[in-house]
Amino acid sequence: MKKKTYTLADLAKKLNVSATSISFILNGKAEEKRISADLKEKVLRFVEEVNYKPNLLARSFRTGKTNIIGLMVEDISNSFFSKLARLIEEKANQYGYKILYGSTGNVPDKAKELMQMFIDRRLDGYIIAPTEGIRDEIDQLVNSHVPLVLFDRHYESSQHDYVVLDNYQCAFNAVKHLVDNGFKEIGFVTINSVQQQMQQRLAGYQAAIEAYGLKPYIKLMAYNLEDAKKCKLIVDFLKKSKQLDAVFFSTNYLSINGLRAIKELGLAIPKDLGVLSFDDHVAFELHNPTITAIAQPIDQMADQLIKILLAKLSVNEEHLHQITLPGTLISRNSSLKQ
Amino acid sequence: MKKKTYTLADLAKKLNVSATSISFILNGKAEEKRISADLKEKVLRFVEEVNYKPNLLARSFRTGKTNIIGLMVEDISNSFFSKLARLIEEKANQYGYKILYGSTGNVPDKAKELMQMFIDRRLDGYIIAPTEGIRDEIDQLVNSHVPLVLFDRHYESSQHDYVVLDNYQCAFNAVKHLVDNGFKEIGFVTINSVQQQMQQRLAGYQAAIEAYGLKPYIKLMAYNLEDAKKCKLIVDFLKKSKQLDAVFFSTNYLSINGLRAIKELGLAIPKDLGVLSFDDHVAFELHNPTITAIAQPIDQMADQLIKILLAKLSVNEEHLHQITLPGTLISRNSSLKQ
DNA sequence: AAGGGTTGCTAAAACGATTTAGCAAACAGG
DNA sequence: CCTGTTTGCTAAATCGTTTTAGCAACCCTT
Repeated sequence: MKKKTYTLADLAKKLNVSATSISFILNGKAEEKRISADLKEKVLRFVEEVNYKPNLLARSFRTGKTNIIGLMVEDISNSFFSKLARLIEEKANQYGYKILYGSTGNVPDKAKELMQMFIDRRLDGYIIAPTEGIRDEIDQLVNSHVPLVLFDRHYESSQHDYVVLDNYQCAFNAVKHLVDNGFKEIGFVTINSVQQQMQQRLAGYQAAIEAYGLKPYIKLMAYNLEDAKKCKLIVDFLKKSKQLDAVFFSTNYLSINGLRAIKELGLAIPKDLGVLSFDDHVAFELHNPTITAIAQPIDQMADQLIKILLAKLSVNEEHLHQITLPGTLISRNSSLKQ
Repeated sequence: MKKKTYTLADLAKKLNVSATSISFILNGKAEEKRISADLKEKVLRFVEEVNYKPNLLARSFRTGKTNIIGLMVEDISNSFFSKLARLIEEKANQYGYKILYGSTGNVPDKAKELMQMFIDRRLDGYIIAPTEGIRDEIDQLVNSHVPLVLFDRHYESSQHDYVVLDNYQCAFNAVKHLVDNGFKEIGFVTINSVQQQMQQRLAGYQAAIEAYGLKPYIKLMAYNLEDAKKCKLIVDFLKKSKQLDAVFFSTNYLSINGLRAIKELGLAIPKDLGVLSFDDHVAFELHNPTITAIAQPIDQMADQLIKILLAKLSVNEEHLHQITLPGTLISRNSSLKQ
């Protein structure tokens, strides 16, 4: 039952053929390198027979190509990222690429460490949701012409490829939607972060509040708090701001904790409080009442990301792709006054 | 700005020291190999100065160690798997391992392909939720003494390490819980699968139904249907089985579609129909009423998986670990008759 | 029959680390 | 002073591919 693992040299000896020829044949360069059809067939048959599999470590070492794409997300257990991961994985697989992933948890040191690992391993390309503090590593990659696409957020005024949501417009529209439905005192619960997407969401909220002559109510909190703590902070915020007639949460995990908080306070949605979530979640559709949300076009994002990356991987395209996709406001009951 | 990437040979030349010595020093074998403290310091300083990073491809090729663990799940976008993935990733990182992942979508060919890829890449270890039809590949790994732990399901009567849930007992307890709460006509909606965990859940349901002298109502459906189709099938099933006073769903995604179906039919939970889900989900806690579920001990699973794998990776332990963990029934309102 | 082109193949170098085997100098013991 | 051991280091082999450079044989063409 002990199966021998053949090397090219083994095959060469057995077949009385040079390793070179076998390599050419296996890499589809038979005609190009003028290997006779006879030899080609002989080699292929034997390779099939002994089930020879080239050592990919050796191949990667020699060619410098790993056929691995590094995927750095904020948190693979967040449904937004895991759904995107699934789609990216699928498409990458179709082109022979595998995915090495890592979650940053929005911790710059962790992100830095991950980036360095990726770089050390000389992966073929990268799809990255950057945190603060890793701009140097990103630039290092860009400068060394390694295919790289950022997503979810990017660095302003930089020459990186990216695919992001139009966070500003989405947030603006969310507030508009609430206003159109009769809400006037609209709070915003968000993460205290300098990341571009969060800044844009905040800016969109603020712009809309100003445009409609409303008063802003903003609750910032740290990202790395436990759910229970986030829930507690939202409870406090809602208690302190009795005048609010609607809340807009800037991410799905904030909305989820917000719903917990609202339940705890015994508030009726949307009678006592309208609710709108940035980022959709299966729980929002099942909730009673259903929760209005801004859905990100995850499919399109995955499509664009992989398309851009593959273009850079195959033809080493240098053209800059900076794509901003529109979101979709899915109007459900939580934002419709009765 | 063009940064040279150094090789060991470059360093050796610059420092007038052999590559051997540098290698020894960088791998912490300075004393063992009797390198003088002077030389060690000189080398370390220079390495630091030019920020030398060894080429991990070369190292992996030479040592045969990749420091990568292959993680094969059913679907990374399912919260059970993505949460587990996050925990595994975290612990693996602590020990210097990275994760290469793949989703099978329960498609044997896809699983086979993934396994082959993993094997070809000579990863250091594997954590795998196997599908049907890849027993040969699994055995191939086991026979070649590559560290491997299965999870979520395993092959009966086999010499593999695994960490699974006590699916049978959990399913039995779920039915018992419903019976204890006054339900008598309990349906079971599950996936038509020969996979061990699904068989056990079904067996647990059947055993309990028999133990309590009840009538079984079983709805089987294919895994690879769209959500809408699954929902439709559940609607049909519920329509056809008016006598049911409770339904037990065998996975979280079935429960979610079940809740959609129940909403569509306008049934009140638990008055018209009690509901219990195998596998918890954040949506169940937020749902109104809250949905009773069997929670898998994801933390413990991740702990055990990585503990077993690391033991095999470091000391090449041969002892067989076959762990069955208990689940927790989280009693919520959907299973309490009013 | 000489020169040039094509055909069919291969030897050897290369990738960049780790590891084995061993050399020269210094030291110690009698 | 000679022998044997320890100290401190290194040359060269090695991992298994891919790729470069080129050789020998054959076929034309004139």
